[in-house]
Amino acid sequence: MEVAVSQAAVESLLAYFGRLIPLTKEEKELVTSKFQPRLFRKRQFVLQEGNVCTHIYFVVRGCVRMYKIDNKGYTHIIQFAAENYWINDLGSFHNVTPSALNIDAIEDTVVLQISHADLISLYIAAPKFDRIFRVLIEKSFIQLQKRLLHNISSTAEERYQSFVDVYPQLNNRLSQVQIAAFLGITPEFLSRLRNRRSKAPKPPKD
Amino acid sequence: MEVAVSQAAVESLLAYFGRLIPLTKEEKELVTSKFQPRLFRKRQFVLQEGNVCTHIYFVVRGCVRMYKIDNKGYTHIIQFAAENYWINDLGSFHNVTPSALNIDAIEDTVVLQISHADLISLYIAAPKFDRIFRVLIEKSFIQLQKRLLHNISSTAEERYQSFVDVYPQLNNRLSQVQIAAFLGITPEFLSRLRNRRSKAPKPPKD
DNA sequence: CGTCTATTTGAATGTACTCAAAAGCGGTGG
DNA sequence: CCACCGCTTTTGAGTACATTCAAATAGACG
Repeated sequence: MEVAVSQAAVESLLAYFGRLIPLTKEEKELVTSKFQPRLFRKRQFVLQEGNVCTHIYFVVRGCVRMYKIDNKGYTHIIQFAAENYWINDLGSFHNVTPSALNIDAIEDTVVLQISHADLISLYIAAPKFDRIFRVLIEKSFIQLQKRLLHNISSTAEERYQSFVDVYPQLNNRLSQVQIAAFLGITPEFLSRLRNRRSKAPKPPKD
Repeated sequence: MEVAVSQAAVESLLAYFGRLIPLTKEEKELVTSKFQPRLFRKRQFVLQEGNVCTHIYFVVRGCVRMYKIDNKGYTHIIQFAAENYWINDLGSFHNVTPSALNIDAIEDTVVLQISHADLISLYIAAPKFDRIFRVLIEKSFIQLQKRLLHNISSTAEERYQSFVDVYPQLNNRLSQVQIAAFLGITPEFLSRLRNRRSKAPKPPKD
């Protein structure tokens, strides 16, 4: 039932776009023709350090992460992308340069992918997508700015609380190691934070 | 000599755009008519918390900062903008909602500003600017992502070193308090970092 | 020269990390 | 059904990084 799966995947992307700006029948067909469904198995690379990021990916089902491995071998997660999120290394994609980042699947993941060339041709065929993608990146920018602000102004505990508030689903779905690598703290310390929260909401001084 | 000053201001913006994509004479005139020069004196607000960010600003001369004041009264600087940088609260500007951020001048500053309505009309009159501003925001996004990554993966010392490398001019121009508020550390600690660097490049163990 | 602000320095404290060991938790095979 | 393996999480003790608060010093400006 490959066809059925693909159909369902595209439907979710069409619905996603429709929530931003209503699409005409022609535009929907354009989306269907330009985006290709693809399955990544758990632990499979979507993008590997040193390669050019050739596609933009829309996650239909599952979850991926984008991360950097520093010179000490530690993993730092820049972004998770679960259902209805986009992922791609914009710098590598646009400048067609090798990426310093990795993207891989945390769960079996179905994406819709579009290549650089197909994206350009999509813009030309339907300029509306020019605006759609501008709005998307603006939203991403605003989100990222909020996260940075939070990062320079809050303790690890506040950052974790904020993560739980903003992504309650992910908190259950991801291992502690992943979340710690996203927050920029050690897994051990995250464990302590969690236990602190559950055990002593506000201990009076006896 | 108001006219001369304005003329010089616009020239620097035209040169800036020209470095991205060559402009026709008509497009240059469009820029000249849509962007207005404006002087902000040192300490003057460009945007104040609670107000809508109504313009995008291009800094011709001087330096401004965008920051948030947290609930404990501490200042956290999201971005500096000196010559040939843009500043604006994108979220507030696009959604026409009150901003949680402040922008003010660190030095006497000359900007070129464009209103939301004029920006839209610029896009309509010359679609090329659609692409120009998309590229600009993409670059900003990439920069911001790098900074976030650096923030979650580096010590204060490494972050300061990176700041000095990326913005060598600003390091001399800004007070220690401002730089500390940008890096997310205390001014006292930045003082110690600086002295450490200059005094003991690598002290051997006796 | 005096005032105001910015920077430096010191001592004590708190936040988060490191390293190591123990405990929990599926799976898988005997 | 139990025993063992590999992986994640928890816990402990010691340490390093960064903050707080206070006081001293240094610059900037009228």
